[in-house]
Amino acid sequence: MRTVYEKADVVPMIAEIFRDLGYEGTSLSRITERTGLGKGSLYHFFPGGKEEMAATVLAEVDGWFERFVFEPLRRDDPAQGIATMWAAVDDYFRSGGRVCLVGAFALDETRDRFATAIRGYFARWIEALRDALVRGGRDPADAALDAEEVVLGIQGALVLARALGDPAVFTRALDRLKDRL
Amino acid sequence: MRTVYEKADVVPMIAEIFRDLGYEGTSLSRITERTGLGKGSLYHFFPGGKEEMAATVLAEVDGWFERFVFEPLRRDDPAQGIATMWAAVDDYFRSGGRVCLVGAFALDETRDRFATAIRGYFARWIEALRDALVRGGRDPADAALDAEEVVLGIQGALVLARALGDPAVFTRALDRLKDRL
DNA sequence: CGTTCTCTGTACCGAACGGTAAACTGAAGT
DNA sequence: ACTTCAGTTTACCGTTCGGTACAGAGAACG
Repeated sequence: MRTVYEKADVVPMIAEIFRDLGYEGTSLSRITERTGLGKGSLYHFFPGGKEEMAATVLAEVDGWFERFVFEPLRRDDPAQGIATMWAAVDDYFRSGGRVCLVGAFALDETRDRFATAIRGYFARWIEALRDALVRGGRDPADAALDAEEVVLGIQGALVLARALGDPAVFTRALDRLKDRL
Repeated sequence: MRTVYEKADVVPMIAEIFRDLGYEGTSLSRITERTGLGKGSLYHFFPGGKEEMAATVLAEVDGWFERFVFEPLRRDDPAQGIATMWAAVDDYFRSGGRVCLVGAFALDETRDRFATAIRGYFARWIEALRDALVRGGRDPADAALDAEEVVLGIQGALVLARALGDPAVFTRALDRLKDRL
């Protein structure tokens, strides 16, 4: 029996592993056991090894947010774009049951390895949200602070929800942030 | 030449390593090179190995917050206790230049290993702050949400400050939270 | 059929991992 | 002086790490 994968099937599985275990906690053997792929296949898809796997995963996460969060914020009318963002965020983070890969990578020395990808993700999120708020009539200086506060609040809510083992913390925080905008 | 340490000198050094590298990223060899202690000394102080080192470090961080944040919140008059908290937090996290060990441990599977310590740290913080707010006259239901929001906001600010490489994010967030209470 | 190309399985490498054992050093206690 | 004991040093253990090499499987195409 021989199961054949394509790279596109593999990336989300690996993403979930990095999300659960962090960069250093993720070993090739954990990846092989959770994906069913041998090292040969893994290195066929990712010649750069573990670092390329993580970089690809980061790019995929970034792509998802770009398409379902940042772009709607830029393109749609402000209220609509922001509503899309709330729904997408709640969905993506499974209402607090899932953690942010990019945020997790940011906390330890893994950040240095992927600094530009990590910075870019958050910077574009904040910028897109700020611009939407400004287009919606908010004072530019306030909008910048509000956007920062929303993104930071989401990250903090994920940390706290997981620390307390209580996803409801995330839902509550999201509601509060929603009300404030 | 023979340098002799006491355990009390060693714990803060190890704490800083775990903070920088995370649990999985911290190896005994990194600890020996950054502390100057050989494995023998390390295992003399911590017979339980790496896990006991991390547990000790968590307990020390918890002790610090208990003494300089949670206790003042419970003991002092509310406004004073909260003021002490802001100063201690800003000081401890080096105005955004340092990350929260407990929050970092919470994000990956390391949380499972130290679940009760991690949950306890955040639960006691939120509880102490909530009670101080109630004693200060805030409606109990609002106080609970506000306390949660403050602790979560601090964690999020640390994540975002480090992700963007900009400690000012932390300072700004702290000011905002301060104003809101 | 034969070739080509993508993907897989397995065996292997040196290095680093967490951890152990035991001999040693030096100061304090008697 | 002799013991005791906290702390150090060094060598070593088995395992796992990330990474490599390479033969083989199987569909696609001529």
